[in-house]
Amino acid sequence: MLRKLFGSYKLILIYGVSLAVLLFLMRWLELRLLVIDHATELYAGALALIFTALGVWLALNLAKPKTKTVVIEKQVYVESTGTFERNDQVVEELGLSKRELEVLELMASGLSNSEIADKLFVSLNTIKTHTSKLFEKLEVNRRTQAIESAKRKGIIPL
Amino acid sequence: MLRKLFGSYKLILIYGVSLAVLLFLMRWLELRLLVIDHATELYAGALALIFTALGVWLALNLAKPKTKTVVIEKQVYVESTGTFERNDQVVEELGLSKRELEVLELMASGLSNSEIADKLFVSLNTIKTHTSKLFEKLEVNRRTQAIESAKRKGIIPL
DNA sequence: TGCAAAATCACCCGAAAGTATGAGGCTGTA
DNA sequence: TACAGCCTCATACTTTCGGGTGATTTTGCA
Repeated sequence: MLRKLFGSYKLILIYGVSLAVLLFLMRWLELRLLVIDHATELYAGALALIFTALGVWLALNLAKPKTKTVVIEKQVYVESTGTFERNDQVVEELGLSKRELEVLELMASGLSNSEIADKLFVSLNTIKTHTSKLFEKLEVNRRTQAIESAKRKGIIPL
Repeated sequence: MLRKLFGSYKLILIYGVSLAVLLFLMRWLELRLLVIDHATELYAGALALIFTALGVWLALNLAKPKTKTVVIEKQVYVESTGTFERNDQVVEELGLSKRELEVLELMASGLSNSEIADKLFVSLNTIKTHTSKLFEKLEVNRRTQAIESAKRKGIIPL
């Protein structure tokens, strides 16, 4: 029980030492106060306070800090589902726009930025902007990573 | 501060009552033990124990339970069906070397050339050479295409 | 042992990709 | 209508890629 509360012998040792020190202090107080009449109450009060504090400190600092609840939800891939269906849930959460999705798909098919630009009839700069935002939202910094991530998340087919 | 520690007035009340009871007990003990010579140590020891226990109890029951950091690592992927087995036939035909395959895999995982170089303990130039040859053999000219192609051909897992 | 393939590394150069910042136009909604 | 989000485009700059060429060292195998 004691063992369980304190967790280790080291802590018990600390407790013991603390106790010794306090008892010593107590004895000193005792000597001090013995000369004073009706000082017993004060003495006891001081003791009570000190040891209450000690108890609080012990419990707060030495008791096991009830660690708990580490929720790790990890998903794996899904493959071979025949037909692909986008995980709109994820798309929603990431805040990917329609245009960004288009760019992502073309990117995944191996096209360069300028090829994508041509295909979508917009400027290269526009595509660069899209890709940048895409990388931000997917928290990556290269197109290869973006593709990887997007496939794993079910945003684009494997 | 006190408020925060105890959480409510009710608990403070409980504390007060407990204290009163204990003081009463203390006084009783005092009367008991006063007649005994050198009983002060016992008295003080009892006090110490009682109040340490009180402190522990207080801290354990009244203080706000130490909520521990909850790490939620949420990532939603899906199960991968079956294990991947490389199509060695194709690898053979394309004449991909062992090293090239390694590079290809790392490339597919989204690493940059310099990252691959670090991981394989070779120079960036070496990786560039590998990737160049890889692109030749796969008949592509961008890493994204190489990855695409390799996956389609069963050289690397989807 | 000797040769071919593989692996290593270097240098140059141009192209592509990525970063940062700003800005104007369009659209749906509070 | 005003605001927010999206789409568009630009300029400027840095970094990474990819292509081309050449060279040395390892290594597997005949």
